Amino acid sequence: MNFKNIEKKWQKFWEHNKTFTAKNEGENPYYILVEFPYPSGSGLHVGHVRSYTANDAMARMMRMQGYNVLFPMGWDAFGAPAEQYAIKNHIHPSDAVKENIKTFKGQMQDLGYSFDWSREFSTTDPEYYKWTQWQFLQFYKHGMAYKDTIPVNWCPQCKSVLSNEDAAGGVCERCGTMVMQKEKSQWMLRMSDYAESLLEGLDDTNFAEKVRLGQINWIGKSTGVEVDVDIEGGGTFSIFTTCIETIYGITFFVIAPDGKLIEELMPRVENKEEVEAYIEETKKKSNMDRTELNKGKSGCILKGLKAINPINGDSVPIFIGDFVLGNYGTGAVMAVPAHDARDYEYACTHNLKIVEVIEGGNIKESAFEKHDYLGAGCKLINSEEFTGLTVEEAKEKITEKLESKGIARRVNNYKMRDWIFSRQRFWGEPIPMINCPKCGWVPMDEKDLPLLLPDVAEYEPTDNGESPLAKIEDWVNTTCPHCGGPAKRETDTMPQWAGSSWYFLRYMDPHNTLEFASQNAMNYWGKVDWYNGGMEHTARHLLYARFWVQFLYNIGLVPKSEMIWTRVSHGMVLGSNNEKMSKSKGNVINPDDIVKEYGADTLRVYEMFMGDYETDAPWSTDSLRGCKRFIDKIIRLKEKVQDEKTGYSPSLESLIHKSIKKVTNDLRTMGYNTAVSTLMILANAYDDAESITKEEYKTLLTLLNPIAPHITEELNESLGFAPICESKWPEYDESKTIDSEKNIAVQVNGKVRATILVSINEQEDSVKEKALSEENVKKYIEGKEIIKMIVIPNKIVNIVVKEKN
RNA sequence: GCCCAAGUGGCGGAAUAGGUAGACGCACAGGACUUAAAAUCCUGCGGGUGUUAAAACCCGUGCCGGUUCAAGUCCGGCCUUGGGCACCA
Repeated sequence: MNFKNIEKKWQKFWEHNKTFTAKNEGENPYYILVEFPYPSGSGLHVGHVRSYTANDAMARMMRMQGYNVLFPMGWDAFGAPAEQYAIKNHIHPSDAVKENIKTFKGQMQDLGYSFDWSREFSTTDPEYYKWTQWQFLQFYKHGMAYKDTIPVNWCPQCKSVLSNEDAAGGVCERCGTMVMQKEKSQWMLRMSDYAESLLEGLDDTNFAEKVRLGQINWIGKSTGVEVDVDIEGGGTFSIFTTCIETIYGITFFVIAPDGKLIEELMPRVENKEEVEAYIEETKKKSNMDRTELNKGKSGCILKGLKAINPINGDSVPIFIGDFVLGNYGTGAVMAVPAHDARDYEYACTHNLKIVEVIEGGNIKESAFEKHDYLGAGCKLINSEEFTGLTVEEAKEKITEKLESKGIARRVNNYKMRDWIFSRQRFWGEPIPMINCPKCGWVPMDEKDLPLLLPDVAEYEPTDNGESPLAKIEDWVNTTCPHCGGPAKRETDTMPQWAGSSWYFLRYMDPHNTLEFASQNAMNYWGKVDWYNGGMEHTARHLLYARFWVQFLYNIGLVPKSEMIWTRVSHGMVLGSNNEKMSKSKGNVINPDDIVKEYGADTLRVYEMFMGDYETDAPWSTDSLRGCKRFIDKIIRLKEKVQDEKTGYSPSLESLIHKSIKKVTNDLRTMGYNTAVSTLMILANAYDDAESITKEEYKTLLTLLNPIAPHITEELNESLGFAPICESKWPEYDESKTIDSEKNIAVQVNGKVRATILVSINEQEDSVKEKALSEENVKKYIEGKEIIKMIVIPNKIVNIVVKEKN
């Protein structure tokens, strides 16, 4: 049998018959989504094959079960790699993307995935990014988008702004130069406004636990108190702490070198030169290498300034140090070196006083780390009227006292920041904003969208870190939509995360020219029922997408505040050496080669069989060959089919019903590896039988079809049956999955000494009698006293004995 | 440092609710068919004691302890390996 011809034949059949085209109507809608890929130049990875096959199998089964399944595919094609590739090869990024999409799509079709290709789109299609731009304008119009000057990664050698990924390790990825921080005006989205709502929204989802925790950690909520601190001789600043109970232990304050506070205080600082030099130094450090360069906690004192401890009026020195971040909390901290590891380190470096205020909670003398004393029920010392209270009591009482004086507030802080939404790149969605000298920033008129990327020859970054778009004058220069005077377009583009933040909504209604998706379509499909992707996207992409949806919900444009119900993540396919596949390690497997040599079905079966779906698994070509043998066995079984018999034969009936139950359940719960082994067991049983019936064979083929769709359709057709993809999923009879008798173990003191054959739900007395009459059991209980006999119906018998005295 | 996940044969991995650990597959070994090879089929396959062969027995799910008639599974404490976050006050 020539698997290549068979595969092509059925792929054409499905395409021609529009077998997998979903309609926005009918009963039981079910939306299975797998992350759309970035169409890179290197083509599909065997890792893609693993997750696409798994979700394809689920989609195929559920269609046969009568669900209206939406299983779409598209392309996340904006971003730096396409731009780099275009620069290198002197072609337009859109041409490069077109080429790569063609390759990817061809590979996917060769593997027989049941995607609804009628809904395909790329984030780079103007018909799509028109709506990404339109949604940006909604953010802007609702006060959720703003411009701010913030530090970005800057490579002085390449004269270019780098993303955090490109600046990993504090070094420019391209030239190896140390990356600097440079202030730049950027578009921002007010995502931090949604911190609490993104946390609460998790209750309306069914994410895997590790995904949920990833979201919670990224949002990084901490509850504490913000306290006003007076400066001697006038002025005030605020600090944020989660450990207000240690307030009597303050021996100094530290403020951030990159915040506004130091600017305000600067005129009063006596050692200006030292402080300014330090500020300059920290600017040169990238956020990445700050950790390394700063083991000893750098910084210096602010001479001429003293703060007043708000609880007891103590006069306390103020320091500057870059372990305090300007953009978290208030940009200033109270330092309690006795009970905080970082404060302790700083105090040691700068020779500062340490005052203990929690009994037994000293950093230096005990194993206590920050906050460890909380659970220990420790008591306060050296804290005036609060001495003797437990940490928990003191937290409340001290907060109340400061609140009553009007100098403290209970607040929540979040690690999650606003979303930096600008990229100084060519290959992204242009931000549809216009800067007018008279009117300021003005949004483009919605009817003028999409704002197309200009068709030009050069995409190299400019010398001053502006987007390449800045050079294209006839694109940049425009008129103000407000006053009609001359104005300039924004030349930054959107990040790659933008297009992927709402693509799952567009699949519901991909050809709509009036709206990004109609309310009808979104109401019909509802939430994405099942969203599969890589672990690397469970924090950021998922958070961005949820934020986007919550915003659209709040302005009444989507029906639910969470549009994704279940999120699961797949394990990676590793190289045969158990390491991540990479060209440099020479352990890359190209799926095309495998499809050519072994066929798509074999590759699909192997990737489902290789191990637990959510766990990483190494590639093994030997194991793949085993799956090829399994397919060959399925083909050979056809010779055993006898026309004269019908239905299920008595000897196979029970196993068939059990197999249907197991496979059906496994394909819904990601037990793909055990689904395959169940089918191997069934095939082995068929192989051992004298002959099999047509129905028996058809059932096996149907159960295997979601995983190996081509060969099963072919064999099924050769028996004269209607196509499997147009058939019903097999049903099982629960009563036939239950055996009438069973071998169970008999233990004496927990050790198996015999097995006995019992009928299902056999009387306990009868089971006991059988157990006690076993020769080997007798041997172990002879001369001993039986204390008790445990009989677990249909499972096990345990006889507990002891020596007679 | 913090958070999460995982440690089971030579290998990938099974084991509903605590109930015969090692399903299924790979690799390997022996045999059948064949002039030969491939393919296919049969047998064995955690370690050990034992036996002509069996039977039978002992030890085994990273380590130490606990709960239980019974622990890969539950609890406490370690060790190791992956992954994520990383000066977040």
